[in-house]
Amino acid sequence: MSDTTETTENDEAKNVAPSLTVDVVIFSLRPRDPLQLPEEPGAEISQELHVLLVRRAKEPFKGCWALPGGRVHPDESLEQSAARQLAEKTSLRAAYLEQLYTFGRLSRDPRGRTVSVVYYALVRSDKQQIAPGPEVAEACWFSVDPVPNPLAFDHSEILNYALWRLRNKVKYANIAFQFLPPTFTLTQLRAVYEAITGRKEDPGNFKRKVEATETIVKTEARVEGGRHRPPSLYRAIVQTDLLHRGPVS
Amino acid sequence: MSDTTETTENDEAKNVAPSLTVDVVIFSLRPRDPLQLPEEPGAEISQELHVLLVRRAKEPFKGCWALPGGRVHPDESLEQSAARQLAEKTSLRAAYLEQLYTFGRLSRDPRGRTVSVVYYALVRSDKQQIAPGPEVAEACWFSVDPVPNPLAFDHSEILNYALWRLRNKVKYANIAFQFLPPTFTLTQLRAVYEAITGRKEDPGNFKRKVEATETIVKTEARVEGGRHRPPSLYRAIVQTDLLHRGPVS
DNA sequence: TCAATAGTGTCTTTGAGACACTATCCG
DNA sequence: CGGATAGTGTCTCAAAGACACTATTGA
Repeated sequence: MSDTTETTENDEAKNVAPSLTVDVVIFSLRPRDPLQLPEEPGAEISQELHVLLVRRAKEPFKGCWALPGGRVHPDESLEQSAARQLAEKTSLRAAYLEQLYTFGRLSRDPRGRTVSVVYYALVRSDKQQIAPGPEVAEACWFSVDPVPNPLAFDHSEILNYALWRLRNKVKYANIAFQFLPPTFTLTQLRAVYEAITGRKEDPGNFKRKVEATETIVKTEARVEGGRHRPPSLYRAIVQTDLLHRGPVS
Repeated sequence: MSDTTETTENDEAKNVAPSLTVDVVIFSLRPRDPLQLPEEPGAEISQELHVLLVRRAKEPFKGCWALPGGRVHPDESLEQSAARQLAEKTSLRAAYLEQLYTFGRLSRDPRGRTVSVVYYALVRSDKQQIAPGPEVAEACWFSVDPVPNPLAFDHSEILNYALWRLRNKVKYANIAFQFLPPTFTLTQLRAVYEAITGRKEDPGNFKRKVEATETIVKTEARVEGGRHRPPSLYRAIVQTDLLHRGPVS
């Protein structure tokens, strides 16, 4: 923001404003595709981190997979624009939405100068289906291991940065539960950590660590029906469905 | 970036692109102003964190202090734009420049929709003077304790977020030396930490901690002339004068 | 010698991880 | 009972802080 005052008027001509777009990196946990990898012997992780990509219907990069995104409308905030992109491309609601970074390299779009504010979203895929809007030829979930390649524009760089951010943030912030239903067991929460970080956690240590953060609370309910001791259900203390406002930690 | 394809053509009319600007939060360490606070007894901190503000010459917020900033030129990246703002408003070079956040609230500029990509810069003020460009009525360093208030637009919110980010980052990243000359003593480096975090550090523990990061190296030189044991001079291992490119940790 | 700051040694505390152990369900 | 998962106890190790101690200069 701020001053237009220091813009001397004689460069008005070249001052065509860059296009402003919003792209969204949409993450979800989904069952591992058994066709992809022939079930490694030691790996017991059944959920894998996935990202939603759309296939471009026009040039440039026609036919390439890309992050969903589009122009910012004049009557919506950046975050609202990201939420709209999410809603248009899928029928999913974001449990968590955070601004990632703004990409503005000169040559990132061959059509002309474009600056993109990128958000990343965590969604519960549950049993909901992707409902691609009318403009989208195709939308599909891709496992991030390995990262799909190549992508249109600089979207590979963006996706890698989003992955780095998510994997770091899940270690110190309380966001893993955003992939889960409102109530969940500690084993489910631990499985989310393990799927994102790719590292096994000790169940006992994990329980103590996450309880020490005081961000979840045990409910009275338990899961019945297993052939073992029934686990307690927990609930996150912070609200799980509101969009974050402004800069976040 | 990405698609303009999903923009159905009938909303072209309302799709006037938002103005895109870059603002810069310029931090420096400067001697405490003895007139401001009458030298608290216990406080031995002689350096204080300061931020550079410019006084607005036009409406809106005419006469108010604001962060330096302006329109992004079509032929410069966002980071180049931030560096140019810095150069135009001051004669200082940034030792460190990092993207902070992009602010896009609908009502943040009364003149119309404006989205601002905000960077923060660390500069060595040394003996260099601020050389305000021709367009700037006035530029001045303000101590951030307390934060100057009120500022134009949403710049108070931006400044507070930048402060939060800097104070966090200095704890885990190797950036404190960016406020110092190319070679510096550990006592100088510790003084930077203390000025930013507001907390005293034990000299011995601080030495071990920073040496464990292996980001600085002892030089042969020492500081002569004091009436005490001469301290070693250190040098940061990473380059101190290059602008960061792309997303950073 | 003293005053002052540089730099080291070492004890305590704290938190993370390894891992053995007990608890409670189903069949 | 056995198999499976839930949950607890406790040991070890490493990093961070408190703080006493030694080292080296100028005056």
